Amino acid sequence: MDFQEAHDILTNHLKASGKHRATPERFAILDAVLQSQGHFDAESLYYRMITNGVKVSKATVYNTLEILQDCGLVSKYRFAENTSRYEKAFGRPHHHHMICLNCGDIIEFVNDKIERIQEEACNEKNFKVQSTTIQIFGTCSKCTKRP
Amino acid sequence: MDFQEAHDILTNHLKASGKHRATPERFAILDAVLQSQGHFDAESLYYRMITNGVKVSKATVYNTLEILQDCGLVSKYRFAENTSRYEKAFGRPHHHHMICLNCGDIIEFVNDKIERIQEEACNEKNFKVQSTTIQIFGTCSKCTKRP
DNA sequence: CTCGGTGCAAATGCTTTGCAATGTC
DNA sequence: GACATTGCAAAGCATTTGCACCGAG
Repeated sequence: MDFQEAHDILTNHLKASGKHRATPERFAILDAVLQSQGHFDAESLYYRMITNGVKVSKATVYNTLEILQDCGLVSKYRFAENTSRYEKAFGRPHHHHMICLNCGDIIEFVNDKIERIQEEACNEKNFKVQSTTIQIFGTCSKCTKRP
Repeated sequence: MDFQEAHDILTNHLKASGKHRATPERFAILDAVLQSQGHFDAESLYYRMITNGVKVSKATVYNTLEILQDCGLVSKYRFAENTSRYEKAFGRPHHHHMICLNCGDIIEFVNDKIERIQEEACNEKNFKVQSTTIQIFGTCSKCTKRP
């Protein structure tokens, strides 16, 4: 994980937008995201930062996650619950999710064939893709074994 | 659209559950859903019913939409916004959505190949599928033409 | 007659907002 | 300096809940 490269992406994005400023909070939040594993929500990222002695407000966390999403450093998902989940997208292949409705486990999977078919379908309809999400809800193998 | 058949599905589902009762409100909500076109949210379904002189509470609408989802008569989605969207699923093929980030238009599409590949991917991971959602975000052809 | 369901209204919890203070550019 | 950004705390808003009454089985 190359922090410097991620910082550069954010810096360029902020500059390119014309009226965004490079604040320490934004880079601190990016760092916290880069250190994260798997999926997290805004709240827990906030608490992790506070616990680590980084000063931020929740409002800034939400705001910055939005910006990080805009420049592709973070992906945002909404699974079953009422909370948005995020994950770092930097240095990771595009993937999708199987969500176990029993234990809440999230299994990631990559599939090039689907990717290609989606593209075809969009070309057919002259739809210009920006991002795609596939969510498969069901029961994971662990939960199928032990009821 | 066969109302009777849908009613039967609901009746059986309620009976099968063992402790759900067949109340007039539940069937009234099912009827309102069957009369709907495209996607709607709980609020607008509620207001449509009230306007038509059907007496229900919002709580019951939410509760019943959950039940209708359980028996496959309704599908629930969460697109970009903060509101859950529903659509009737009775007598409709399984399909997915392209969401235009510009005008909010939702384009439905069906693709058997994707369906099959998803199944394969799940078999590989011993994941028992219950439902799948594909969401493609981007710009529709209309919006691409006129900026 | 029993207990699940209904309808309010109030509560919940995630997310956004208003505003004064702050710090980039 | 100008004005975007921050940090609170308060507001918003979709959804859920608590509770007394109602009615299906």
